[in-house]
Amino acid sequence: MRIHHLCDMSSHPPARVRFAPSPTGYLHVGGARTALFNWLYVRRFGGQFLLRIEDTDKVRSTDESTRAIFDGLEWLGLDWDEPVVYQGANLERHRADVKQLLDAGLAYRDFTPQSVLEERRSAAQARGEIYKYKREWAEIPLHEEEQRLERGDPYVVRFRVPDEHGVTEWDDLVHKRIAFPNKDVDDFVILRSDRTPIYNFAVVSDDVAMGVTLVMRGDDHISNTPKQIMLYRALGRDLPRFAHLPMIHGLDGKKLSKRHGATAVGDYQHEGLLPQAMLNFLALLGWSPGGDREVMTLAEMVELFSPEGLQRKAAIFDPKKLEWMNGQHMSMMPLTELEPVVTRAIIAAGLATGEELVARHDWYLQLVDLLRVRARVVDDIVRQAAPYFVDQITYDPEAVAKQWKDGPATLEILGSARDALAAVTSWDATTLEAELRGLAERHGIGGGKLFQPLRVALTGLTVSPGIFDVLVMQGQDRAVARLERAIDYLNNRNNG
RNA sequence: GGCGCUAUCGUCUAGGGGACCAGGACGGGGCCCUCUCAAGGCCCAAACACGGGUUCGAAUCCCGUUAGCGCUACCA
Repeated sequence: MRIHHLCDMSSHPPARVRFAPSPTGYLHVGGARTALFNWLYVRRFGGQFLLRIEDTDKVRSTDESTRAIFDGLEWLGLDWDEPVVYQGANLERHRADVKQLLDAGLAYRDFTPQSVLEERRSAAQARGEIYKYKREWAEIPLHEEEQRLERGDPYVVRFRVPDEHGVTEWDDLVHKRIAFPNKDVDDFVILRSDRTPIYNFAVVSDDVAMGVTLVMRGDDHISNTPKQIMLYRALGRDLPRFAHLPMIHGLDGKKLSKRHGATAVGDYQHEGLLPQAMLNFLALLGWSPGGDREVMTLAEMVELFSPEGLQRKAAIFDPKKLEWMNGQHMSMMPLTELEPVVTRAIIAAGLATGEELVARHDWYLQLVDLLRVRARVVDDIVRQAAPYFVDQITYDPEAVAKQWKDGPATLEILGSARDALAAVTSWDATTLEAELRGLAERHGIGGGKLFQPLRVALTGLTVSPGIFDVLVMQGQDRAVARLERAIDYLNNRNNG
């Protein structure tokens, strides 16, 4: 038992991990989650979190995408510990590593033209057979190879898969043991005829060079892993540990893509989501701290993280829960942390300038505090905040139709309210409540019958914080002015 | 087709042979609170894919079946 315990402790040593996206689009939520788990591992157990941009596909890679990856990671707060590695800069080492295998006889040149390979493959498919590469070039006579080399015949380099009766296996941190019979893996290409390395080779060469000791990535790479393990061994290098994370799917169970809505981390950033909420939500897609724990700060996730909680099953991305999560974080985070995010949105919406907000800082913080509990995204706060900033509110037609239905009666009650409010000498919630409830009683109506029309007059809307809070936040002058205007509006309507 | 991975409420998940006629959360429905909307509280509906084993006992271990996904490229 005690030994068991010790094993558990030592099974999560510090590690060098990496996140290795290709810069061919934006930062995808799936990628962000992979980055998060790598980052969490290192912050929890020690080590370094590295970033490698796999830009070997020069056609599809763009600087803009690279920028988007940095921006997304920075927004989320997933910082990397060493300078970014660009795979494209390592071409010479990739070639040198291929050369090493060639010299050792662990790889060989294949002079079969690409077109011939393609023909064979499609012919096999047409016959309903499985195409399998035949090792026809594995043992060519030296003189023939030299001859062709001299002639400048194009060739690819293939890895000579060893021990065809053997099995390549590893203990995956999330799947336990996974094994592949060697006979099921073809002699795969490691260097193209244009002398650029194939993905599986570049990854191994780079991971070795970067000293990566734990490879944590999507489980779509499980089938690549035996190839990579063979490459490590052929190169005479120690194996890293592997952890294969489940995929993220859309609501329809299919792989997450653009048609499922926003899949870029940047989209959520611009929609007014909090990075903490995004991180929390993503963490729960494929990981659980055990028990019923759900809402967590990043620091708490670091504390709780363990590969044991990693899930094997693909998860479906549910935007509803993400929104809920964001609401939770908005309500629970320190007001001073939420404030800058809201301020940016308020300024962007043109409701106020930064100077104005600074000038009434306490008032402003109180307003944000009042609004955040009924918001799910930052924009909800902005929308609700308008009546406290603009001079002229607009009346929501539905609110008018519903709460100001009876013109004369509304006029009467709002008139009394205006008089009462104009006369109030102590503008605080307690006084206002006593005043308005008394007024309702004198008119022989329930509070709601007064508060609802009043709400429309003050905000133009049917929903708002409690009416006394609204009054306090607007101040006496503005509140009374709004009532005057509502009364004018109703008079005009009745006459017209 | 071959190989591999996976399989608990609609969704995210807890569960590690007896504490499970399966717990929490989102979403849905209802009630409470209440001046509205949220938030919050309480309640309801809702799952161990199927079939065989192993075992005194299986959501949990094993084997099949089915389904989904991945790899099977001179893509990454």
